[in-house]
Amino acid sequence: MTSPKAILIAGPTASGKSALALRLAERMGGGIINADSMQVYRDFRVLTARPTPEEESRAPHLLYGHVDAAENYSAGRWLADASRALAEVEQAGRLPIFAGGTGLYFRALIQGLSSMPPVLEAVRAKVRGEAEGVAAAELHARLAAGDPATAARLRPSDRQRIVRALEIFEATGRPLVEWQASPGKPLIDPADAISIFLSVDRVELRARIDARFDQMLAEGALEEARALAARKLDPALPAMKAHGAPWLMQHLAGEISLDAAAKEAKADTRKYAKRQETWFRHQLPQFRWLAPGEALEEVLFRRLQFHARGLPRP
RNA sequence: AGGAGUGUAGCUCAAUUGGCUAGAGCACCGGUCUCCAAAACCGGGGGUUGGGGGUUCGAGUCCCUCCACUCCUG
Repeated sequence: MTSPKAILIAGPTASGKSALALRLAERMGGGIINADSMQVYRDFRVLTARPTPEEESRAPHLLYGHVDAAENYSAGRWLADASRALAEVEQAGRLPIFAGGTGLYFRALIQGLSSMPPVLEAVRAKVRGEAEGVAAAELHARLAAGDPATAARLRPSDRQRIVRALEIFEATGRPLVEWQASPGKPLIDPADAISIFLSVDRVELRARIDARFDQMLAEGALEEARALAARKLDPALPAMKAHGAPWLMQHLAGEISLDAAAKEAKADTRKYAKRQETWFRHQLPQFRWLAPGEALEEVLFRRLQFHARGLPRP
């Protein structure tokens, strides 16, 4: 590549993405842009392992905690936000460093999302209301009646995607697969970026996840859950599904012990880490799998320095 | 030591009066993925039913014996 225009740091949860991004940003004059679907929520800092105010002060951090938990954030909204954040970092003359664990966001970043009209809240509410209490297979049959092409690509058990397809069909009169056929506009060309996936041994990663959740509890994760529970938001909102949140709220309601909640939270996080690996391995093979550590930092730093001086790669 | 009870997958448990290839949840492993993605969904490997012997066409199930663990009594 020519001079890299951005660094993309992905990896499973608890692999050290944020720390690496921060050190690179400090040394290179970078601006960090969040690519994590949960760290966008204001209500959780500890529970989503968002950088601390002290860490945020050491380099520009964008798209962290800028969304209220009551909102239905999405990959589409993130991409729009990321577009503005990228321009902001570039205008400041800084190197954009995207860091996060959400595979879909990274894919949107480097492949774009098909253009699709936003579904009006009224339509969304109507479709959801009609779907309530109805079996997924029945919803799939309803979809097949009007939009057989999309229905054929969805499992009858995949309620979430079926409802999404129903929404789009209801709102636009066109099948979801037709909209998806239009090419997306990438924000970043992967050829102009250094894309790495921090790879940590399973056993080691599990230990890190466990230790980190205990640390979160020590730093006030329970208080964050208490505050969110007090807002009595719709449990179906994305933010309400942050790892640990449902279990901690159950504990606060007196339904389970704190130990049990912690155990479940860790289990959820562990399963998620596995799904992240599967996603990047198959969906985004352009990411290079590398072990975190000082060696990696030095390699990246030196490579970037040479580019910055316009010298050939060593 | 005597009495009673329990041994089934890594864990917790199922399995009709003895009757199809001993099942399920969790765990573990793998996969799908275009606007809820920390989501939603799909698949897989795993057992000498504590060991051995016996009865029976057929035993996780009944009988004998040994082993392990638990409880009670001394």
